[in-house]
Order: sequence, then C-alpha cells, then structure tokens
Amino acid sequence: MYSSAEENYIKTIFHLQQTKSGAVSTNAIADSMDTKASSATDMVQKLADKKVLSYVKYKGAQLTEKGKEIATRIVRKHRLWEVFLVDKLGFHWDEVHEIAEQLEHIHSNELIKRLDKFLGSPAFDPHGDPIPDEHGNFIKTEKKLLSQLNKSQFGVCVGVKESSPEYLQYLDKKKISIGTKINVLGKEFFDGSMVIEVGRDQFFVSKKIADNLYVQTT
Amino acid sequence: MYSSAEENYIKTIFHLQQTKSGAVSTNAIADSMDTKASSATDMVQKLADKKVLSYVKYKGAQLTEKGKEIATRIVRKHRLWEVFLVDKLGFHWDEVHEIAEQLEHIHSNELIKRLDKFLGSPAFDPHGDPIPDEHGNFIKTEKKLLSQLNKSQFGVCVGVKESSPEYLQYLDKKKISIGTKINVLGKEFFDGSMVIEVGRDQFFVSKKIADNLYVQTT
DNA sequence: TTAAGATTTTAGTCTAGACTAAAAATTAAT
DNA sequence: ATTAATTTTTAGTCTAGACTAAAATCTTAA
Repeated sequence: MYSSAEENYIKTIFHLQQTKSGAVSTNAIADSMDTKASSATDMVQKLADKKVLSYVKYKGAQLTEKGKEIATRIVRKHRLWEVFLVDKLGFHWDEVHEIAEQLEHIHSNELIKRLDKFLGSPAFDPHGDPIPDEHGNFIKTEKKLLSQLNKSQFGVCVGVKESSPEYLQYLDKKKISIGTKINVLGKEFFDGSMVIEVGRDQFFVSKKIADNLYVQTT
Repeated sequence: MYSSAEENYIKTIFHLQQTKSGAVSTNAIADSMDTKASSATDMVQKLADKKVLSYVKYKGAQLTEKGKEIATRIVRKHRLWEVFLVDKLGFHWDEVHEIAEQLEHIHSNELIKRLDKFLGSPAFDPHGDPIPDEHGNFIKTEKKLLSQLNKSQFGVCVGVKESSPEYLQYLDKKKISIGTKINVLGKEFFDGSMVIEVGRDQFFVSKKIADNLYVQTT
C-alpha cells in the first residue's frame, strides 16, 4: 500500500517517461509537482528502496515494471472517476481534474472493478485520454494538431493551442468541444485547408483553424 | 480545510457526544479511535485553538456549533457515499464502511451536491441511519430492540444483539436483514410475543426473537 | 481527609514529507 | 583542459501526528 504522496510521485514519473525517453531527473519531477528538487531526491531514493523504480545518483529515475503497474492502476482510477463525474454527475470536463486527483487515491480494488462495470467499461476519459483496462493495457493514442491529419483519418478534440475568444466562439458555433470526433474528409495541399465532418455536419476549415486544434488519434 | 486526521477526530467526538451527554474525555476518544490518550490530548488542544471545540484540561472536549457543522458535513458525505456504493455499485451493506471512511474525506462541495441529487436526495443510508441534508438537519432516530416497540409502531432492522448461527438463519428464513422494515401488528403483554409484518408476510415472533433484534425508529 | 488508584497531561522521540543552504557532481564554455 | 555555470545531492530543520514514560490532577475508599 502506498501513501498519496508516493502515488503522486509514481504517477508524475510515469507521465514524464511518456514524453521524454530515458531516465527522468529529480528536477523535472520537482518542477512538474511544484516541490523542490531535494524533496524529489528523498522520495526517489525511498521508492528505489521499494523497487518501484531504479535510480542512479545524478542520472535520474526510471520506473520498474512494478512501478509502471502501480502508475497504470492510478491512471485507470483517475480516468474512471473522471468519466463518473462527467457522465453520471454532469460535471463539465474541465471541472473534474482536481476532484479526480483526490479520488484516485482511494484504496479498494473491488470499488474500481464495480465502478468500471457501472460506467460500461469506457475506453476513454472525458478528455479523450485512454483508460487502461484491469490488466494495464490501453489504446495508444497520440496528440496531434488537426492540421497534421490526412484525408480519411480522424481524431477526438482534446484541446486548443490558441484560445482567443474569437476562436473559441468559432468552435462553439461549429459544435466542436472536448471529446468531439472529427473526420477529415478531404485536404487541400495548396493551402492546407480541409473539409471535415463533425457529427452530421460537413464543412470547410482553413489551415489557421486546423493549426490551433489538438486532436487525439488512435 | 481540515486534514483527514482532524476530520476523524471531529467525527468521533460528534458520535461520542450523541451517546453520552456532557464533555467527552480524551481517553474515550482514544479508545474509540484506536490511538493513545496522549495523541488525543494533542489533537483536542489543536482543535480547541481552531475553535472547533471547547476543551477544559482534565474535563474533556465538547464540539462548538462550528465543530458540529463540520461533523455533520462529514457524516452526510459518509452516508451519501454508502448509498452510492450500495444502490449504484451493488455492494452489500456490510462491505461499504471502510470505503466510505476514505471517500468522506474528499473535499468538494459541488461533488456532494451533485452526488446527493444523483442519488435522489436519500434520507437514510443503507444501515438505516439518517443522512443530514445540506443545512445539517436530519431525522432523529433511535435504536431500540424490536421488543420495545408497541402495536402499530414500526422500525427498520439495523442489527442483532446475539448473532448465533441459529438466530441468523432464522432471520434469513424470514427475509429479515439490515434495512428491512418491520411493522408491529400486535403485541401480547403476557409473554411479550408479537405479530409482525415483513414485506407482505405476517407472522408470530417470540419475545426471545424480538429481544435480539435492533431496529431504528423515527 | 488523606493516601491509593485511575485518568489525563506533559515532555521528549519518532516518522513521513517538505524545506533551505551548502556541498558535490555534471555539463558547458572558453 | 580547466574553470564557470548548472544540476543534483546531502545535511540539517520544520510540522503534523503518533508514541512512551513520567508527572500532574482527579476520584475514591478507608
């Protein structure tokens, strides 16, 4: 059984490993957790003793298989709770992170098993991120700009790059929000403009529009 | 914002105040929390500084209005989560306490508001205990033995006094379990036997039976 | 009413986590 | 290849909460 503090470190290291390959530095950990490097060093040494990660002084930490399993279980819990908060309690997708951050530390395997079933074993959370199954497997996705997709590919909207009121209003008008599925029906190579499908609507978007929308792809 | 440790003390003191009147001793607190009296003293002094309770050395502690409000909110959260676990996730009533013990410390007013609504604003938890509303008001109930009820009164089964296999089997046969509503249709003063109604069934119970069943009354 | 026994508090430790400041190791720049 | 700059670790503190042992207070019984 791990404390909330330990779990938060494990989770953070897991996420840092996803983006940059190789060992993650105690400074990177501290930065992303809003603590000091010395605290990160202490904890990393403790987690190394527990075989959750391997650690070489001055070189950084890397989760072991055991560590990855723990991290995956936490991510699974976090994302299932987010689905619960949005689907069942009617929260908006951008209000749930903090609460899920607390709920992810509740210890009970039975609870997660039943929650998962209650929610219909969802594969994605409200932000479009994949939910690991009970064995830790999940669908690999990649975050891209809409403009990077090609004809007949699709993605799920997961965020915006620029968030000017004008742009957000445009998206609103076109009924595009987090979780919205977008099919690319055509792409013009001359100017990078696209024809996309959102729900039942099909329409034209300029490169400027497509350059500022992040989508998750399978 | 109070820590889980503080909340647990507040909750414990609240429950101890319900049963015995007057100030509660640090020893009583320690006993019911499975810690040592010295720890209780420390915490009680801290909570007194925070005006959560009044404390007189060697005399004991008493929650202030502020303290009672905090306690009531925790009890509300605990019981709402128990309803969720039983009604929505299909847990059995006797499996939920530990999990609710963790969930009650999640901090989010909005979450509780929405959870309450999602559950249909229940007035009782799966053990028959009343759930305080958002203003802290709740239906006063009293735990009695079934044998203490009179004709045309009713109660909700909340536990047994003696739990021999024979007795539990009897209850099982008669479809009496925690949460079962029992109407007293008649009572014989000579031997204390009763005629009761459980669901659609009506039958006879001896005083010995009625003496070993706890019911919650409104 | 006073001494014995029980209860409660105090004083001093301990552990988990976080912090600061200083030391050590690594990396970069001349 | 050294020195300077940066990163990382170590050493020493701090706080919350728990604990033990000893001191203080309260209660009770003769």
